[in-house]
Amino acid sequence: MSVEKLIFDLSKSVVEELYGVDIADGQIQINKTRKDFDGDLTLVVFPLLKISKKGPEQTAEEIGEKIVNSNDSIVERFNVVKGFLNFSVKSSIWLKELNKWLNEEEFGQTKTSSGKTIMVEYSSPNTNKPLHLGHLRNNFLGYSVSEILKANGHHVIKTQIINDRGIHICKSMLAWQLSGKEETPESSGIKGDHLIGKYYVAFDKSYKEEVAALIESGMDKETAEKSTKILVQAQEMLQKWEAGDEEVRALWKKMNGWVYEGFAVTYKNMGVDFDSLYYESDTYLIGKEVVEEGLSKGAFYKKEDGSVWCDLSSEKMDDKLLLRGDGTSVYMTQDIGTALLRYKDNPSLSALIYTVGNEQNHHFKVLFAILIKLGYEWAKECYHLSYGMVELPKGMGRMKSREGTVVDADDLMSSLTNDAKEATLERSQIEDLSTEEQNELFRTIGMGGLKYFLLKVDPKKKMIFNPAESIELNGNTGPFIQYTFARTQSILRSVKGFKKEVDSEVELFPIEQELIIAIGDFSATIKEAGENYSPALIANYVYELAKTYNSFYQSISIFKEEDENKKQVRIALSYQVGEVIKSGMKLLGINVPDRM
RNA sequence: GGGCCAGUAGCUCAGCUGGAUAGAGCACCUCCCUUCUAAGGAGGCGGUCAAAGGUUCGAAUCCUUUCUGGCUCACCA
Repeated sequence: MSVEKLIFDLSKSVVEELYGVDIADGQIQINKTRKDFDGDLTLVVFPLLKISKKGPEQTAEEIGEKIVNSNDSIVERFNVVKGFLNFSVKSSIWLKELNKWLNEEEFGQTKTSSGKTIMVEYSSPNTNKPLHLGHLRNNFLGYSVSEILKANGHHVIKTQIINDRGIHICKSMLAWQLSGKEETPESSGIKGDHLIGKYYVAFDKSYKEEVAALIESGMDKETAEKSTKILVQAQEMLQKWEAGDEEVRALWKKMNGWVYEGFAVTYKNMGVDFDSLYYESDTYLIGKEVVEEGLSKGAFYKKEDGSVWCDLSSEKMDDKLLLRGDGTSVYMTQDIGTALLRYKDNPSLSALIYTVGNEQNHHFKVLFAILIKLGYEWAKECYHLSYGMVELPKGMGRMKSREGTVVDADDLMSSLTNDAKEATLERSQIEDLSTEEQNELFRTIGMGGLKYFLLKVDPKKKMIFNPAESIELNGNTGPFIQYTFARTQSILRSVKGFKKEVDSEVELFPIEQELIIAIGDFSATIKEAGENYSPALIANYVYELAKTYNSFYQSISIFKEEDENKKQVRIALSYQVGEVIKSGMKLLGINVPDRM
């Protein structure tokens, strides 16, 4: 039982005894005591005034008095400030908790299985361009949420939908053909996904030139945008693809292959992975079938031109197109197919989480509504993990792949690793590490900084990333936390014969007690992060813990302490803080170095 | 125009289902390495929580209105 629960139960029974009434759990409100006041936990007495029929101070005094008198082995002393009753819990209680934690495997995590299998989709790139900054937030978020759900006892399947077909890839294919250069990753030395991206940009350039020329010759803008030769050619290519034209399919396979090779390298550097993959080229046909089926069941309707629609007026939304007049599918069609296939592959799925930017909020609302309409009850367990865009600072404009104004994922990762290298060589003494170990360290720090930066902000909110300022090393950053971990390990290296057992009767400094309390919050934080799909909660928690540890570290000497029992407590605290930082950071997908 | 989301220090962000004097980091200014990692610590400066009403013992938090910004409402993906 946690200390908080202990105090909760104690308060409740004392209040009931004191005023002779049964009270609901909701009326007992236990908070952590604010730092400016003496105490560890606080009972808010305002809700109890109706029962006590006395003023706040007097009520608090009465309760405090009775608790301390009858339970002085738990609560040492109390004080009252207005309607707040602050308890100071005996240090021995906290130290006993610490002893429990020291010997707990996977401290803070849920060890018993929930029996639930949750599928988490993230990344889901188009295959016509390399990954960029926005994908980084998406991937780190999806990966981290997966880890957090596992820590809450769920079984997780990480997946993605690869948008491998459509007009976008045809544009790259066409531009590549038209260039006549037969460039390959090998011949050009360009990473596969970047090579395809290059031709996507090339397409857009030609397209814009052609549009401009048409407008110049007197055509209006709208017509010009639809009638360029190059766009028509791309559309023809798409039709050939759908018809299964061998030549187009072969080119498509070849160029997608290059992209996958490139992605594999990027994912490896990012430290993310997937348990299963879905390809749009496989699922869009299933979607079409389902729509036809829905049409025959009367869930959808057909317009005169042959297009198929879903009536969503009952959901107060506009009708949604599902098949074009010519029978071809739209984005929504494919998503319906993908969802169905996933549940078919995993009938025991308890939830399906889509990690997709908030620009698609409406899309997912519609998708889930349509699935319900088709009679799939499981759609109620589908959840759109919607996150805010990553924006560049004012004046730098928006990121647009077509215009080449994106922050490329590969470039960013390598430049941050390089920054980490410079910073590390400047301050650390790591000459005795091998070159390999050093490079690994630079990577750990650079990636740690990047991941922490992108994950510490509430996923729902948009965030601003300034690539020019790069990643900070001081303050609320990944490297700060990594550094704190390295400190704890440095302590442990100097200790021989560390025992995971401390004397529970030693006296504690306030900062030590604060540290124990902070460690104890880990479990609740994991739970909350799981319920809210929010790595940010973990990030903020680990940061607070690291700060508290650093304050402790700086103000109290460990090895100069003559009292062996006190020294053991401080070493144990260092150990346990290290453990929590390590596993907390792991939930964020961030590694921590023993030295830096 | 309809819908959704956001607005907290110069900048980037925390503030849980309403609770004490609104917190961090960066930047700026002081101090602290004859102690275990100074990528650190201690302190200072900095706020009309977008605005106005309302709900109540109590509001950054809940409700209403207004202002500002973003996204979205495609036979695009």
